[in-house]
Amino acid sequence: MGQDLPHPERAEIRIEAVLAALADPMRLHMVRELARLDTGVACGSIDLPISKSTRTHHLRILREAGVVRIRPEGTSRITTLRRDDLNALFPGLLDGVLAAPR
Amino acid sequence: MGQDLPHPERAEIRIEAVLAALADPMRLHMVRELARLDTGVACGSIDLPISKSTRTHHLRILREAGVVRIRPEGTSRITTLRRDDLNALFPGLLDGVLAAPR
DNA sequence: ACCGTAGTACGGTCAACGTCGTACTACGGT
DNA sequence: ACCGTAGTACGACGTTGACCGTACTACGGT
Repeated sequence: MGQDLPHPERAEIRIEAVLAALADPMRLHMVRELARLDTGVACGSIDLPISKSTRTHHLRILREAGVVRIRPEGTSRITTLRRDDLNALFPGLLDGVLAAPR
Repeated sequence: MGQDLPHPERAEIRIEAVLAALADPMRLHMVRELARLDTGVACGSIDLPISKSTRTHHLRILREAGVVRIRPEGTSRITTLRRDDLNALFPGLLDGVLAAPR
């Protein structure tokens, strides 16, 4: 739905923003889910004990940090992890985070 | 100086706390400095544009998250990165963070 | 054309955090 | 014994951030 949302280019992704994005438990959970179902996922299909607007808020943080990419598809938006970009910039970071014991 | 400060055991280190600790620019800078001068360093010898009490505050966060180890030595305290523990728990995370362009 | 579904935008609230100054403690040197 | 240096503890202040509800927009199906 709506327009394409702005995403930082790979070169514009800053480690501070990525870490801040990942530091929140709710967002970390989202990222873990995105990593698990690797195919890209409708924003709303990750169930979380938060309201719609709060989910939008978190997705915005993740998107603006360069952690996820969000593209419109019909009436939904598909969210994917920006694995390539993150691995290129901070090799090992994502895997390290995902390797965390639960 | 003072008593030994409490540190989490390796098994007690939680990824959320580590990420939150690293998310602050000032703390990230500290960690980078600690990684650069690998030998362990007096707390105060990293120069930062913050007050003494704020530095203590940040070191506390890093210590309680399990990112650094702080041991008394004479009138000072020596701070070291807990590389082994972090690498064991979250392989690649630390290197990924440190690999960040600046 | 209309309605439902998916999501954003905005405004407000409350807690958490970064920052500081001041007061205190601990250790070493003279 | 005393002073200086290194650091912690505590309380205050301002800002940021997570969360919500409500109002709005966009797209698809009937």
